[in-house]
Amino acid sequence: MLASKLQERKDVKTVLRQLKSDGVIGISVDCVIFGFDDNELKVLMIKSDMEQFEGKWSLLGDLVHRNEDLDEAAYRILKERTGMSDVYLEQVRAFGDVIRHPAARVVTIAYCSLINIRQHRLEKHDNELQWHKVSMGLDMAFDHPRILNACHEWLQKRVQEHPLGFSLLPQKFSLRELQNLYEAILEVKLDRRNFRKKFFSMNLLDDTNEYEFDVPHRPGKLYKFNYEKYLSQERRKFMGIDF
Amino acid sequence: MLASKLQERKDVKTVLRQLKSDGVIGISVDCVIFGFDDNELKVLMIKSDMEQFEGKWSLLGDLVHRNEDLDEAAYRILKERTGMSDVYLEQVRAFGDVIRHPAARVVTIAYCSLINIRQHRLEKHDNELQWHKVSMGLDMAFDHPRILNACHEWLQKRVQEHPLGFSLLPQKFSLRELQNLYEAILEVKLDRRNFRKKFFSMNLLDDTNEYEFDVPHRPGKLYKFNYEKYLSQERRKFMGIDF
DNA sequence: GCAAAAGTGTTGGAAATACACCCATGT
DNA sequence: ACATGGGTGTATTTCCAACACTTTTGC
Repeated sequence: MLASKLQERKDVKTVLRQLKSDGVIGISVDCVIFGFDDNELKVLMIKSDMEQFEGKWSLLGDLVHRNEDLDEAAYRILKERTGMSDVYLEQVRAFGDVIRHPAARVVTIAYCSLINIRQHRLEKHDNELQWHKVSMGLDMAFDHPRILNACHEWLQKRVQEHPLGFSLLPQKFSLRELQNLYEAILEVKLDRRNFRKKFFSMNLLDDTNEYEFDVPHRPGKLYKFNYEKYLSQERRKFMGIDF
Repeated sequence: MLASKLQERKDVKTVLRQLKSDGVIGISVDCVIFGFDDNELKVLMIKSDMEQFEGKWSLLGDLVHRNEDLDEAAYRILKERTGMSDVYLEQVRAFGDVIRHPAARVVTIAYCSLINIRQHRLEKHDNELQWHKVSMGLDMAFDHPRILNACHEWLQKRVQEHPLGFSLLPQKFSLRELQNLYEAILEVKLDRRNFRKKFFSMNLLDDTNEYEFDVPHRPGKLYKFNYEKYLSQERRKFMGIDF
């Protein structure tokens, strides 16, 4: 396992060297994998492979293979690095400044992924793979601070127009957990009653008739997200210029 | 001029051949340039250079040079193909399916650009460069239908959260023109009185005290968009989950 | 009984919608 | 005079924001 990892790294370096000498541009994918735990928005990072970035943290990235689509590359990287599949994943945008990679010209496509930290225990720990608070100013390699920031902003927008957030929660969750999630992502405080009203009125949650347990206070009801209900609903029609 | 164009094409093909033989992935930028004329949303297209796509229409694209940022490449392509600069331009996303380019593996980054058709008369007409209705089902090369579609959807969203639309209008415009623009982009009908109320209440328009002329009806007042007013305004705060 | 969070309704204001008539201009 | 779009106001509804007390559980 470790051997194959090292092998892989070597290949990357070889390819990078080749790209550099050819004067050709490389393409990579970087996965920004968000999780939610302890009422904090987290992101998965590894210790950088590159000598120039020794000790710095890096997003999960790799060069795109010639025979795989960008999305496939993103799923592959996710799988290789974390052992996870069946997670939410969406492209955010490309980052392609000339100077962003020290070894060669590499354009990277950033992908956002949302996973449930508890459900998908980390199976691998290569390169000190671990969760970090998004808010904490990590010492990062490349232009990864910028990429992480762009992905966080993307998430803030996206989570308000599409029900992504549930991917970050356990299948059954209390409304308090859901609200904590939104507060963590959006970095705002929300009114509890209005928040509940809002989500109940959207008619997307199924009551499980189960309750929290082992909590040192009155246990809350647990709900499940019903994606079919979401799909079958009329999408809000346009207008209301919003600037 | 024509000679240099041909020269350029040859270079592209050479590079593509090189990329193919190397098994390396190429990077291009495709510009989706929207305009607004005759109350229709238009897009700039050229006749494709590629033999495989003879007779088909193509977005304005080119390989990214090794020493230029992606944004720079987009501005360059715009300038080379249309002679225009100082236009609105923003990255949308990358398209990187394995099979999207017949000659080689090429990942393309799509950019949206908005220009005022009347103000920037087309200075060049290489490859039959011309405006086409977005709604009209053109016979397009590559995966350009998909890219155009994604960019149109991007525009529909973006124009409602940021005042881009003014880039498509003359400096001085009537409210009717503004409304026609939004109706064309969003493909909806809007109520005239509510539309006016909305934009006046946003306090972004300066009254020029001028009027339309040469119109076969009562002339409308002309307004200018005031970007400073926009910047100085409080941006709407979050919340209001919107699914 | 105390701490901690669950659960619940009402009200006022703002914004969105729907809708109809008179006005200014060119022909 | 008439056709065309410019310009305006009001009533209704919907959505959002603000806000306080009672309930259930663990300790």
